[in-house]
Amino acid sequence: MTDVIDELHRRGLIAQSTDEEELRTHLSAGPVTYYCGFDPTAPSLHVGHLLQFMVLRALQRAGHQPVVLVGGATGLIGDPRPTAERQLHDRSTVAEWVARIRRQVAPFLDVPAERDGLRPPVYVDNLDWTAPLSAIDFLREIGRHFRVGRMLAKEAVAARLASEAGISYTEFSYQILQANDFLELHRRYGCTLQSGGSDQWGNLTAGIDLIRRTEGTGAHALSTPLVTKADGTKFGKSEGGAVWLSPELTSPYAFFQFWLNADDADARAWLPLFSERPAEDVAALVAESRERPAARAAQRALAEELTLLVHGPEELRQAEAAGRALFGRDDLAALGADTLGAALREAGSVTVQGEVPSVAHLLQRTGLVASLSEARRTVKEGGAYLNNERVTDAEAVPGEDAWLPGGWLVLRRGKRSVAGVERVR
RNA sequence: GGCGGGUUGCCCGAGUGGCCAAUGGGAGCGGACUGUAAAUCCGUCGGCUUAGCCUACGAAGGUUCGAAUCCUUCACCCGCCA
Repeated sequence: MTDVIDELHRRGLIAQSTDEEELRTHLSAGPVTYYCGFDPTAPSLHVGHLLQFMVLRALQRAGHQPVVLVGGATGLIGDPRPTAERQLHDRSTVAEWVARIRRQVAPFLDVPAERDGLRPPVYVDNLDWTAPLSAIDFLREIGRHFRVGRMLAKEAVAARLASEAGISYTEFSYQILQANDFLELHRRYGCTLQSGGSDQWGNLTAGIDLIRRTEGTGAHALSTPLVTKADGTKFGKSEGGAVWLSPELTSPYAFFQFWLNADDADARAWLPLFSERPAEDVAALVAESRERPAARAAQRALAEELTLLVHGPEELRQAEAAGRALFGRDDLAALGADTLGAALREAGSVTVQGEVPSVAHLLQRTGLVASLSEARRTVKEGGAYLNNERVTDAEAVPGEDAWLPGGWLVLRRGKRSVAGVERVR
């Protein structure tokens, strides 16, 4: 068995860790129970969270016991962001998000029980032990282990204190809750390792400190680096905003396209992080990308592997087929109605009934442009296409001969934004 | 509490009575080149029933034929003094 720490290093998944030799020894001494938490700050996790699953999965493959925490309690408080106070959400909203995220997380770690001796994850919600705490319990039992000086020194807090926004007592207390989670999991399951994003380091160490103070034993932490983009913009955003893991918020097609459209430099940098292929295969793909960038081998590998992991084999097949159909050199009319319809539904489509609207209206209806003015402008700029042919008149109404098999129109804006229009009677 | 400066489109930032839907830069979007990449160049960048109209320059009033620009009040921010 290769050392899991070696694998994590090779893949660039470790930004920081507690004493590495100790951690190595600890991990090789037998199955370790470890955890990572996800706060419900939205109805879905997004691509950024995938990195945490890479760490969770690597440790699970190495025979360790994963615990996945969904932060029903911490999600009600809000982890301090560097810039400003978080908007607090209703308890009912957070509860719903917890349920959604709990379901979303399942495929990443659920394994056929006995296969390869891998341990199925334990799922927990920190609301279970946090909600029953009274303010008195919280302050007497937990709060007394925290020194305000150390709390103030944490980067997340210090940054906010220095900012104009300041920090509320609510968010200031966040680290205590997360530290208590680690302690609780330590007591319940013997959990001795927590992983998280590098921005979580302060919270991870707060938990270790608390365990040492109350239990007199050590614990470990591992943080992942911030995923960056070569152009300096934020990882995980596409034209439409965040790239979500939920198929309702980001279609499998859009998810696949997100990876496929990555910069060459980014794709090569991200491949080791996100791919679970053997080291040699990853190296080969990176080399291939250098030699023949046009083939986009690295992008393709990422798109395939991650769409499969997040959405499953059937969605991957459809997302791939849709991309081939819409970006292929093939004549659109030659595609079968089924292929075309499936591709367009993946890409996003609208239906029309009765009188057919003008191209400008169709562009707007499909969401390819935000307004009619923008639609007209796009046509004027030569960036609008109907069935792969440039549109010159925004007010033109597609004629009878424009409708493809199955009653479809293919609208495109620029090179890569495609949407379908389906005629229904 | 006193005095002074500020608040402009997604962001930065010009504009001090008509030529202002508002200079310039960035981001975004489109085109060319290519590979559904990057860089570069060009174009575009409030909305609509688009030769026109509507809404906009912190908020509300006012002066004026006409206001982002002048006046009044209010809100917020930044300096200096107490």
